[in-house]
Amino acid sequence: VTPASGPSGRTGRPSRTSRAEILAAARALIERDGWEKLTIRRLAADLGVGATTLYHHVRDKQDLQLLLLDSYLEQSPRPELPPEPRERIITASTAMHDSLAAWPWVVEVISAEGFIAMLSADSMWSVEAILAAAVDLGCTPVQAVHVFRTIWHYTVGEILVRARSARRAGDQPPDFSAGVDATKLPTLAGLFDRWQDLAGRDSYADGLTALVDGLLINVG
Amino acid sequence: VTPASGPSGRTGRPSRTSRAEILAAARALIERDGWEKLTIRRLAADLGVGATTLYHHVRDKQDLQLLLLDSYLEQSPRPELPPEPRERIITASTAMHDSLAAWPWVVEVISAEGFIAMLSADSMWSVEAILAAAVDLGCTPVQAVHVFRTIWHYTVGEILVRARSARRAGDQPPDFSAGVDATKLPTLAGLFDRWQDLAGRDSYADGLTALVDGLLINVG
DNA sequence: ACCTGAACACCGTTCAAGT
DNA sequence: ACCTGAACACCGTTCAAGT
Repeated sequence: VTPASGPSGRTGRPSRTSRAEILAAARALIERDGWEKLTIRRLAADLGVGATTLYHHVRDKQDLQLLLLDSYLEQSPRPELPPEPRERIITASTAMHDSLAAWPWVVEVISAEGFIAMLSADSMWSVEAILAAAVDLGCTPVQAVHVFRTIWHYTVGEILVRARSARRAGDQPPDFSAGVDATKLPTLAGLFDRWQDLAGRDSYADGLTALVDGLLINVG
Repeated sequence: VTPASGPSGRTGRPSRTSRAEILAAARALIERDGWEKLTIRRLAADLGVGATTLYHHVRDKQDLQLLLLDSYLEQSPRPELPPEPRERIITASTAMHDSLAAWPWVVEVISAEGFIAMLSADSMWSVEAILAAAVDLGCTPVQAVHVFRTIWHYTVGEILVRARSARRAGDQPPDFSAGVDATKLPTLAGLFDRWQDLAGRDSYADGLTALVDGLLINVG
């Protein structure tokens, strides 16, 4: 994403920080103080360098965040893939989801379709697995991309909603009863005492299965 | 979301601003300078009041954003709903999607499952329509909520990805060829010259149809 | 090459005081 | 009731200068 300060550097002042050190310090900072406390200034302070020094190693804050996510994804567990293509899509998607969901702040980083293209090859195995399985099921390349993108959108959305729910847990539970007018919203009104409980459940797997089945109806 | 400075106010200094004025000014500011320029300080400057004055009318910045989204959603077009329940789900979901997609900055506001509960009744007609249609199709209440949540996650994800793609349009197109290793990622490598084009397409409707069909396979 | 402090141009929010 | 300025505690980023 940014040219690394490689070992080919020839002369001049020896560097006091490297990209690897920066990423390690960033991980430690997040671990210690939380994601929202990751700022260029704090990170530089942790490293014992001036804030502006970091701009020699990363392009900007977003670049830093992307590097961080990529290095995390690279070391995420990678499950054995089952032989059956449909199962392979489910397994790869779930692994992709679980890796991302484990880092709730991922939402601030997942930007653009281009986001995927910025990851390193080791982080993209799940993309490859889903595309390959779709092709095995008889999808054309165009259809396979559609399958992947639809799963990707669903996955990103689930993680966004999940992450925000978790973050504002300290808030009062949403007072549904206040806003819901039984005349205008009868079904919702009849449901709102159970909504709280249902909305908290992890339904990613169920939704994914339905989505994959729906996507494969007209294929193969 | 915050108690309004209602007409029941009795004595004291007459107010120079109201919530309605604040929201109107915020809309104008966004129109003029863009969403990212909406700050408490700028908004107050536009209104000709001190920045701190706004805290008498909204709880905080997030509250302001939520109020803004709600007032926008209230006035969004509301399509005629078809009689057939499956079509009704598609129509209501698409309307919900299109309303949200028209305001790309919606992503910063959609927080938590609780987000939905914070909207006013007029903004929630699509939620009601989807739930009611699912029940009409034979879903139990629990299943209907699952149908809605799954569609919601898909919709939110599509909008997140869409919004971020649009925002960073000035950036270089993601240079796929650099990162993609044909040995590790053969399917992806064989696709990357077409990926750019495919990723730009609007596939919300296709994905939604697949999702709804998948969700309804085991129902009714 | 690499690192630095100073500076620029901002933020959201609190609080004691004024009218 | 409503509004205020001052202050607190920060941000990301640029730039000219130093080693």
